[in-house]
Amino acid sequence: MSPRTEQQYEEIREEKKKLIMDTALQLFANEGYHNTSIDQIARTAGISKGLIYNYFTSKEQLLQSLIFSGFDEFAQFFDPNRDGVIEKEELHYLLREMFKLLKEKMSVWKLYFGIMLQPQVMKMVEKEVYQYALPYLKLLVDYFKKEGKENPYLEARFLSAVGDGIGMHYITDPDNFPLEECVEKLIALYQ
Amino acid sequence: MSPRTEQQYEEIREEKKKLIMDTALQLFANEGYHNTSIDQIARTAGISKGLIYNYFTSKEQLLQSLIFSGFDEFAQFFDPNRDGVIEKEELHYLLREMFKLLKEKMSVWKLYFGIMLQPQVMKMVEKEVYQYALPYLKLLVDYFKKEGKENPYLEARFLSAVGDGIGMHYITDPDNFPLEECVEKLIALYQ
Amino acid sequence: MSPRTEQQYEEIREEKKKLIMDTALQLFANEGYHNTSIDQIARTAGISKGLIYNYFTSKEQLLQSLIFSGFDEFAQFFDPNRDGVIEKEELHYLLREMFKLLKEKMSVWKLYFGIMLQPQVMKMVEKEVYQYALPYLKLLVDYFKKEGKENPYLEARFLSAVGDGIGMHYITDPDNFPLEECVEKLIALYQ
Amino acid sequence: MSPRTEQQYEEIREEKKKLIMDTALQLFANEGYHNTSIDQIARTAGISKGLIYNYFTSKEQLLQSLIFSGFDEFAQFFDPNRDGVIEKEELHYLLREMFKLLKEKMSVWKLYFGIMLQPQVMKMVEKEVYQYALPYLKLLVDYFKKEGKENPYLEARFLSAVGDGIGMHYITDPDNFPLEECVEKLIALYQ
DNA sequence: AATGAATGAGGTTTCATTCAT
DNA sequence: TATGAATGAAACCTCATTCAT
Repeated sequence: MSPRTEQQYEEIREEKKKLIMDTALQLFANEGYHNTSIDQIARTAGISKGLIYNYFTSKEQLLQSLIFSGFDEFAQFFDPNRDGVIEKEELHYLLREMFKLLKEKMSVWKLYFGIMLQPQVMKMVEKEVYQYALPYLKLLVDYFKKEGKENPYLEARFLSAVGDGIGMHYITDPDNFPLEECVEKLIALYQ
Repeated sequence: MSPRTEQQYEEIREEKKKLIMDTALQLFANEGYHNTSIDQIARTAGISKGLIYNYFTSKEQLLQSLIFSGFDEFAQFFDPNRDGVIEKEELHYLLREMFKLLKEKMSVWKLYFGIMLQPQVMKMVEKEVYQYALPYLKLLVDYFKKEGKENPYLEARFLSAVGDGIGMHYITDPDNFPLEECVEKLIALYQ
Repeated sequence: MSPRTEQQYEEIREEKKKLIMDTALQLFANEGYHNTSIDQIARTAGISKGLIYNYFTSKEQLLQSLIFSGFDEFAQFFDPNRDGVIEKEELHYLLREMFKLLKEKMSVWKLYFGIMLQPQVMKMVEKEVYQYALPYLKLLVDYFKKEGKENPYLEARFLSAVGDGIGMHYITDPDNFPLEECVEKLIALYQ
Repeated sequence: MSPRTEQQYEEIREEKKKLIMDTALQLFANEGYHNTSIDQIARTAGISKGLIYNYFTSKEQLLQSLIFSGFDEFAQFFDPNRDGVIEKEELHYLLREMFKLLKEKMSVWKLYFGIMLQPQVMKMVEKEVYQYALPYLKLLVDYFKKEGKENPYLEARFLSAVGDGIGMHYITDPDNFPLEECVEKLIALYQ
């Protein structure tokens, strides 16, 4: 009966929010956004449907939160805004680490790829995606410029595309796709 | 005795089926499968909802038909079963032609990519997808074997992944993505 | 190209009508009225949906026709209006013949029983059913009156009910229900 | 933490479920299963369509629930598994009580008879029906065996059929059918 | 903060019936 | 007479969201 402190409440809130997001991420990634009902999320998380609406205003906003949270987590690992330039070794390191992260957090990436190709979902987050992606693209452009490439923008977009292709194939067929070897092949292109 | 000849009926059927499929393809590709209702397809095509069910047993089967029809169309262009082996020049030609086709038939590919990453939709067509994809993979494996590569399977999967990555990025951002240059860069890797 | 005579047309009409009714009877009896579609009847009969509407104005009217036709067929066997009175031997004979007919034309009776218990279908044919049933009831009432029974109406309704009960159980479980013995037991009650 | 106690929820659920089942029973019995829409049930019960699906997974399952619930209610009155044997007086008592129940709960029986004769509905519940019916049949068989009848099984099936016949005729024409007298006539056969 | 009963809009699907040919 | 493509009303069902408690 003792009233909880403001901080205790805050902790509960954070915990519950995380629980909901984790559950939703797994389900969205594995079953698909449209094939996952709020009810299913609630049941899987062991909470009530209503509670989800205490933390998220809608299913759509829950999805957005997941996407942005995924981006944030990613950004924490690879902050493209540190000093602005990277060396060749750093690029290799970044690529390897990225794909390591991909492997560890496959759900996020499943969701990410699934979402990116879903037209109407894409529209929802389009603007923010570009906001997030731009600094990384710029980082690459700068790198290739520094490397003396003729068309750094082209190089950057090519690398991004290739990276996503490898990621996508791994996500689609994680059991057979030779991820590590492909990554090394990719890195080898940028010696 | 029959008021229209068998052939007349056949023509009507072919025409209507095509109309429905074309309409559905555009809508599925641009709005997403789940965000396109049968009613919307019917209205767009200028027909009744019921008629769609004269031609397809369900929305799902309509989607399947679209996917397989897309595959078939693709397969008509690039039959991997011709003689079984391709030369370097043929590979280059194939890659260029494929991406030309990608550009022309963007809707199909939007659908294809969207589908591949949608877990529950993928399940629907998984088996067939592999049936279709296998000969192409084999073609590439054989090519790289002939080229004396150490790990032809790896090479084949790498190329597929890279190709899909480029395709995906083009589809996602057709206005800005430098498709032709990327394709040439890709081809340059296989000189 | 030779024009058919009026009579030939009439023959065709009769033939087709019979075909439709026979098909519908089988399907209605075995699958249920509501579970049988006009399309299914047409396909089973090897004709077109439209043709059915040349002979019957609606599915409901087709059902009515079947019911009345069943009654008529039945009435041809057992005309209750002959001389108005029957002897004990005639009653026994009638009962045995009725159940023989039941066995032979199970479909009609399946339909009949199914229909009688379907409220809204019953409403459709209620009036006619009574018209048909009344003479038979009267025949029985007269018989029991002649036999000196205290309450002939009660006797008549009892016998009808018992007869229908046996019929119903036979129809529901034709493989196990001991029809002949039950009929003999029934007849034994009216020695 | 929960705003209503578990018990409160349970009460609400029981009440609503009963409301839905009562409403559906009346409508199914009087209008027929196929002629009663979920919407009609909802409107009659003064609730939303959706709510019905909180309690029953489908219209079919609602029907099943009704049938089994009817059986259960019936079984509570006449448990055939008590001691296994009944005396003549008990048989008379049972028959009288059964038909009293029939009169009181005509809806259930209307449904029951309607269902038994509807081919595809029967299939749904066939197995369970036999499970329910078997003990009663056995009770009768045992009774007639004890009474020294030559063919107890025949006697049991005959009595069941006759009973159903009387029930059916009463249900079909409750205003005119002389139920009590018929029941007494029936009982008189088993002195 | 938390529950889950309740809603209702909207989706897919069925099918009796029409009608141009 | 005969066809079957086409319609559209109405059915079943789902599910995001609300809200009293």
